[in-house]
Amino acid sequence: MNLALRDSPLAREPKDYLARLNREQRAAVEHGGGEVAAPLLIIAGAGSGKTSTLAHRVAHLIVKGADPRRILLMTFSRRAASEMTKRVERIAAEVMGDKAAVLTEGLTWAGTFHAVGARLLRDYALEIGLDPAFTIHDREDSADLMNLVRHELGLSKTESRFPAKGTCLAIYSRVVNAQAELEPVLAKSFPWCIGWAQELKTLFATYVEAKQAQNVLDYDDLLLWWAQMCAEPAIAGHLGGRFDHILVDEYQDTNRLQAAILTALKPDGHGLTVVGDDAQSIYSFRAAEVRNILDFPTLFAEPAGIVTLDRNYRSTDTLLAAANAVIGEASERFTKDLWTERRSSEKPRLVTVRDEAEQANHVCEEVLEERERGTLLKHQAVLFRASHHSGPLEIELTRRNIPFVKFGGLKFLDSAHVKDVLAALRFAENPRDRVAGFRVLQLMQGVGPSAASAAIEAMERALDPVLGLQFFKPPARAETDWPAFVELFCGLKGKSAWPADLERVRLWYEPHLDRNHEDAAARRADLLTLEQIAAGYPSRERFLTDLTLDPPDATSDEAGPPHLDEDYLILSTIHSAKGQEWTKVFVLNAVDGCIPSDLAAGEREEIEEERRLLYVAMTRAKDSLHLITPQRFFVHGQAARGDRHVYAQRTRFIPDHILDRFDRTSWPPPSAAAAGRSPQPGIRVDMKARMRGMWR
DNA sequence: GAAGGAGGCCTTTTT
DNA sequence: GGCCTCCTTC
Repeated sequence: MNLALRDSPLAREPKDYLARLNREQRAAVEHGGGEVAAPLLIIAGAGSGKTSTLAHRVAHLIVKGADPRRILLMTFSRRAASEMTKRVERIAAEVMGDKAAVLTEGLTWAGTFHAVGARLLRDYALEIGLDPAFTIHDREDSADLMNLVRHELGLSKTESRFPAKGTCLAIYSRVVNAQAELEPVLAKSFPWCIGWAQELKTLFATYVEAKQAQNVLDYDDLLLWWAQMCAEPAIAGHLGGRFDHILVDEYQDTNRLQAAILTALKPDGHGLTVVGDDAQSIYSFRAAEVRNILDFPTLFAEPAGIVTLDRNYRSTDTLLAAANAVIGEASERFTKDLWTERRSSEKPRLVTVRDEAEQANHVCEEVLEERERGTLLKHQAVLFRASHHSGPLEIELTRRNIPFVKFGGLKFLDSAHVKDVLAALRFAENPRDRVAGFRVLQLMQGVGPSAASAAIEAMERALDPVLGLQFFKPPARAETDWPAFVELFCGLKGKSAWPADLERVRLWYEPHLDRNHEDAAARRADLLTLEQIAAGYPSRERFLTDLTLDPPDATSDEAGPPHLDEDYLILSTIHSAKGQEWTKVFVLNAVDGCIPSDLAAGEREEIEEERRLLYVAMTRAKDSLHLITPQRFFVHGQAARGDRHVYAQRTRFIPDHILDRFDRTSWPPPSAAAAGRSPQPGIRVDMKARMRGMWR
């Protein structure tokens, strides 16, 4: 490699940048001595310095002369990827000084499987008969297309109800990602759809044809095409030869398709490092396969080296004792208990509150007290199973002017107005993308499904979509809105000016926004935020691709992302909290029905995953952990009963015999209630039930 | 015949 | 709040 610093004085053996690692971490970092070596599996328990170890390993490879451009680093999210590259830069700089920057800048192959797949597919597009201008459908777009196909095939008008679009997509996705046959997938995961196997096959075949005709790929395609491309020996050899080292983080949450890609890239496993923790596997609903990590040691001709990191640097011993007890109840487990030298006298707390409103109050007061003691808001986090569980808390935080940022759940990009604007851009980028065209055309007054289809077909028939559009005669009622759209589309099809294209779309879109939405003002603000985000991307294509694959995952109460210097509380789903840590952590709704979710309370495996979910939540905390159990909580419209309160039990994952690991309290404390802090009398009456009872 | 409004139904986790 | 179906209006 031409960046070799091997012989320069800068590459002098560092004194002791590995000295701060413990024995196991160091073994993981030095495995292979910087050379391309036998496969390596790192079992890294929660808080065991996994990110640091992986970053040190990458830095070590670079220090030892590996070409960073030939290192592929795959993480679970963009956030994890950028965190990792930053750390590698820091460590390399420590060892090599300023020159390290030149090297670490070469570390460009860091990202999610999907993002890396998209990049590689564009690189090899011509070889595999793919138009490199393909656009990528996110989950909703895919569901829309599935729906379109479903209607075309007449499956929406069947005697008994055919599965909904979301279900169809979920089935399709699982078959692809688990590399399984349709029938067993239906039997195991979608038993109520078993009777539709034949129709589903036809549906999926047509769906695949539609994607190809429209030059779009969905999330699953990014992996599937990549895997299929690797099945061609010539391409696989070339592709695998581009990378000397491949490192994969969060390996317990990869699926069979991803494992197939890895083995195709590195059939002998040489240069391959995977890191994960089977106790933290929480993505089986996405076809993640925990066997990937369990079987890794014997996957290759040469057995993999195995390093286990079980010393926890994050949490106190009392906290770990509780977390270990929770995971210890699991029916199957492979990793050992974590241990630590951080002593504490404070056990995690199980706090009983009356209802969700009190839960919100409790969190607010505790958060503020903790801040008085010197803990920044952003070092505190509130975690929950489902995105909507934080609703009452968000209201209370807003009322008290406590700033917060929420991760997970509904995203900025999922809101209708943002999708509208992106659809316009995508349609210009790829006029064959029907889902985008269908959406954007119908924004105009007087244009519905049939006019939109007709226009799209006219564009397809024409030699040039711009001409097709210009000569299309819209329905009479759409005549006022039509010329502006034609002008917009022609402009976007001309030479793309970025980010000016987005502004152009916004100006066209604003009248439609005002007409269609009551809260147009707030939505306009979002679009301005989108323009700010857009300015950070070099081109329209990169913006559309990256935004679909790695959407900004936070939403906040204010318009736009908060400034970095501001302090704000973290709200996050447990899934989105993966890999993170905070000084103080609150877990909302630690009750049966929420954790485990009653939607996942069926099969034993599902229950086990919910248990791991609670374990993941608990092990995010460094010093202090509150699990909150409202005595009753609110559920929406359950089958024919309407909204109602449900009386809740403590989560089954904390049975009586491990209760001694927790301090049990209730809030507000009785004395405070007596002092008048709680205006309610001690009795509770379900008046709604009484009213209903009058008629029964 | 097509567009668009009204009203009923449901709401996990995510690349 | 969004999705789907039904019904009214152009």
